[in-house]
Amino acid sequence: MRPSKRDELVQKALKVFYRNGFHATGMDMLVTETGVSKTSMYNHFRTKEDLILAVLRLRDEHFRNWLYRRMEERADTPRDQLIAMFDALEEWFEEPGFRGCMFIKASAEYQNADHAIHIQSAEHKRMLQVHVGELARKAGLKNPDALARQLLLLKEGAIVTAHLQHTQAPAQDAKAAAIALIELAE
Amino acid sequence: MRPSKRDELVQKALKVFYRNGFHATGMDMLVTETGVSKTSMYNHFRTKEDLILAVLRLRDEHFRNWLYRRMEERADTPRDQLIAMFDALEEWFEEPGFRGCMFIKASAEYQNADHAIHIQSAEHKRMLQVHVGELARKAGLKNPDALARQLLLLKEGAIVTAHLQHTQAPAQDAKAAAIALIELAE
DNA sequence: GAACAAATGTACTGATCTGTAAATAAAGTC
DNA sequence: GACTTTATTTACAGATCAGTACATTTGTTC
Repeated sequence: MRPSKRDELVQKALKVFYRNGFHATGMDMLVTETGVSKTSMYNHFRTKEDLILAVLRLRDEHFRNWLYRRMEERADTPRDQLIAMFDALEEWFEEPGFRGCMFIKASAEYQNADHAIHIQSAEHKRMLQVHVGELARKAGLKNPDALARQLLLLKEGAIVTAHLQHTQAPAQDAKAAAIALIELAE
Repeated sequence: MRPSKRDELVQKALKVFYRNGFHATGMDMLVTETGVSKTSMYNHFRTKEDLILAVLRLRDEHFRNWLYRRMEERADTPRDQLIAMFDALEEWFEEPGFRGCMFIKASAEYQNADHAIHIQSAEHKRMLQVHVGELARKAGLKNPDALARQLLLLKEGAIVTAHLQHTQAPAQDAKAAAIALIELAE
């Protein structure tokens, strides 16, 4: 398997879109920022939208892999892994290039419910819900799916707030709330 | 006081920006959708950015007035008003034109920390925090400011999730979590 | 080295972007 | 009725938008 120009393009495009937004990033900017020629881009992706969808697929893979791995590295039991999710979030918020959640931003720019980009963003959140729900079930907590939804509300709220106010503090606020909710479900 | 074309323009522009996004909405679209001539627009607002800032000011005024009023109408005590916030949110989510939080979307499209649009969006959230913190204090709850931050994380998470998944369910998930957190702080 | 695929540079299309110019039409105020 | 303000229409400037055409170069495989 070659790492291929295509993958390279998607990786670099991800960075530009994440930093600069979707509508605000033109194909010409991608040409200069990625070093990939425009003809090559349109050879790999029929439209800008197709490229964005590929970028979101990569982001989904990277982000979920990273989050799940950090949760496992930080804690042994499912219960503690749920709590560790918020410490992982804090790590993310502290990164210099942190700019919020790419899927929230994608759905903010492509609002229509039946738009492919919107649908794919929702799918990312759905997979998180499944995983966190599984953990809550393994931890033997009451109403695991409802608890997972609540923990993810805290997560989304923390991401949005950390981005808006440029502070990692929401991670610990969310963690404290999460601990309280988990203890009530034991 | 004249209601003036200017106010009319801002009101109508709000609807178009909210429905369609900021970058995706061109000044020409605003001309056709608002019926206000382009020359008039640029007579009232030097740039598109100035118009957006005026739109956000109006949105901030409308939204906070509406939310605070609904919380007071739905409950008598500060404690119950905090809980009623999530019922008010559910009302909002059920509206046909619901498209998420305008300030989250604005900060998603104008990401730079020192951008006027980003700053103004953050200010909206800060004022909500002050108000909710005051309510928690009046309710005699422990750590009122920390509790307010947690309740607002639930609120932001619920808004984002309701928009992404096209369901009002997150309002009740958030409400249940909020009740638990409030009871722990009594 | 021939053959083929992949990537390139350059130049272009037609549409749309923000913002402006100029001349005109309503409107109320003195 | 003259004057000022506000809004209008129409046309435009210059940049940028997504996407394409075409001829050329690079790299791999046989």
